[in-house]
Amino acid sequence: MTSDADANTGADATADTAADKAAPSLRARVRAEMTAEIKRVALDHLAADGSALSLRAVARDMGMVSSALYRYFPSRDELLTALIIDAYDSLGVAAEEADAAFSDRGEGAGRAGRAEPSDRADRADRADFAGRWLAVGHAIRAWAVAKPHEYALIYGSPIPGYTAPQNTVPPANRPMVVLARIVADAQAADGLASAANDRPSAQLHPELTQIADFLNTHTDPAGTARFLTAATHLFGAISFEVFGRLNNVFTDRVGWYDWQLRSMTAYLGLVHNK
Amino acid sequence: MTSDADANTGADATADTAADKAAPSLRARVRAEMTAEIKRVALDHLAADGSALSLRAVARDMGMVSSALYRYFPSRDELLTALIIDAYDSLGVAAEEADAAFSDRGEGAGRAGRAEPSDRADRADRADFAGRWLAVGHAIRAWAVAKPHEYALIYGSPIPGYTAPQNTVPPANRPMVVLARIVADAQAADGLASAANDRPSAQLHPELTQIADFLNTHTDPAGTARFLTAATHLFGAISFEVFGRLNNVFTDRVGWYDWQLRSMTAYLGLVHNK
DNA sequence: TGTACATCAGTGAACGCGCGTTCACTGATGTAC
DNA sequence: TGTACATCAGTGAACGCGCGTTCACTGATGTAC
Repeated sequence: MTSDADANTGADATADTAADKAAPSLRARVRAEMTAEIKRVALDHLAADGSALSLRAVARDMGMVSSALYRYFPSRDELLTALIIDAYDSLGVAAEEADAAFSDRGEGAGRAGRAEPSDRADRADRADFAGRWLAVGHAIRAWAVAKPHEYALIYGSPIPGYTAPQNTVPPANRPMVVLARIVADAQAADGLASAANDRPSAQLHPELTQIADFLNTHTDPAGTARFLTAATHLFGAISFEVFGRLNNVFTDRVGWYDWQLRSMTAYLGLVHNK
Repeated sequence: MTSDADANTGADATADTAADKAAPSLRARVRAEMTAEIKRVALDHLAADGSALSLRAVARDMGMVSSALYRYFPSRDELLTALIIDAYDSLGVAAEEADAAFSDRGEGAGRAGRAEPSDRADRADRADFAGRWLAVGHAIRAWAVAKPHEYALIYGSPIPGYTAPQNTVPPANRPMVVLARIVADAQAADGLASAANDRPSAQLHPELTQIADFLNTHTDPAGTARFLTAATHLFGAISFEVFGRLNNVFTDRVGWYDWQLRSMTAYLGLVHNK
């Protein structure tokens, strides 16, 4: 439907003829740069003017006429969607990198064949489940605090008159997948030792299992329920901070958030295991 | 500064002369009704058009000219503030009523002198701390689900170009005070039995104590920290649901929320005690 | 290597709509003597 | 009980600004033969 990807697709088809200039044509590269620039300027506007996104304002800032933007995005809502997807991806990467900083030894031959011993001796163990939850939690918060308007875009109140299309769903899951993985690994390793005695009702089981499948973990329903509760708290805590509910309440925001995360890892039954 | 309250104040002064028609003059009563009607129509618009509040749209719906609204609210932002305060108060009342359904026996001579035995035999005991948390939690959620746009107004992303004035703070605390009271009562009664062993750092103590004072409880820092964490989760869970993050995930929203609440009362160390 | 044609980015004007706020005004309601 | 004056609600026009989207157009870049 949209013609955005056509240039790239076409470029791929002619890639073998142009050896020097790599795959994409000049036009395609300029187009990609322009598209990125539009998104960048749009984000600047979100940050500056509050959260109303205006095509005309973006065009003005780029020294173009507003109608020119329609060469890149078929409508304002499509631009919004692009920003939302980028935000989810950016947050997802931050979360994934924080978790990836924990090395692989102790796990089975997981990733590719590159099983050579870690080059950084101080790399934390992947079996330090509580440490991983803390690291990922802090990474998510740091991202949100650094980009509060992008955070509001994806975790704030729905935008009037806009409904996110289905293709926002996979990126939206990335941060959740990272958190879910930690709990799943913990359960696989030691069964989530101090599991609470509150088991979800049988009625909730099918959907909890479905969620675990969807996030590509194999945590049991009770573990999934506790994981979702802890994740709900995590984003709730960040929303409280980013949306201003901690103003004049806590000065040491990181310290307070850190305490909450630690408290919730205890709730989850995650243990340190170095 | 604002002239809104003047009519009422003036009416009070002449209250003793008019016996039949009570205190407020006709004009004052009509004015109060109009003010209420404007707020009602404004809320309808929030619910219908998404969350952009427009004075002109409100005026249109009331069959008035837009400038007429300036007789009632000096600006759009003041109307917004009024809506926000009303929303907090409405939610506060819902929370307070849910907690008040638990009778007083077992407590010291708390409320006024009306200590006659409860007329409803099935009234739950105030010492059922877990039950109270559940009841208040469900009341808050029910309010939010019934009025999602009002919920978004007070717990959603900040409104671009608007900053809430200080007089929104006391109403904003009403729901928190109700929740805090439960934990404080529990701690006074049995010291929060299954308290976690994670104590907040000394650095957080002053602010935690300050919060407890502000909410008029005397919970210790560890109890306050756990209470705030549970409250953060509670509003996080409601936000997830109201902002659409549970779509295509859970069908039994009440059941899922209920499980989370129960799980968090265990985290809090609240016990049933009938 | 050069010409002819297709693709595409960006322009500028316009459509049709929205908004908050100010201002001088008309009439009705309330108040003081 | 009646008159004179003050208060207040609501009007209608206007100011000055914003917005998303469409459309016919000009030129430049790319492509095929």
